[in-house]
Amino acid sequence: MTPDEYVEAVLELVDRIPPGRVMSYGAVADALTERSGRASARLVGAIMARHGGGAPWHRVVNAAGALPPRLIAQARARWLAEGTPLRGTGVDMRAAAWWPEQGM
DNA sequence: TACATGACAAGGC
DNA sequence: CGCCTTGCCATGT
Repeated sequence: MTPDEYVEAVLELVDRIPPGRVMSYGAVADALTERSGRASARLVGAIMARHGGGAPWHRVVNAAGALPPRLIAQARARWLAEGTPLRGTGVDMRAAAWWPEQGM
């Protein structure tokens, strides 16, 4: 799998996350590992940083349900607009976490 | 080759 | 909640 295809696989998966739900970086990495063999949360983060612009990036959060300070304002607005379950400053992972098998 | 850097994660305190 | 240490893996010096 070439790097470009890998990037595409990440973005494709992110695109399938339903509104109001989220996946953690680690979950994206795990789901992709079953398909492409290699992944890591850091790698997914790096890809989102470079190529996340055209995808629903606010549906990918860290394990705590949060995002870095630079993105939190935009993300909160979109979470509210989609009715994403929130808790404190971030997403309620217990209620909002999504996995490809279940939500389709 | 070696080291530093990230939209990260898990475990200890 | 927080902070710190390890482990992780592609990218860039």
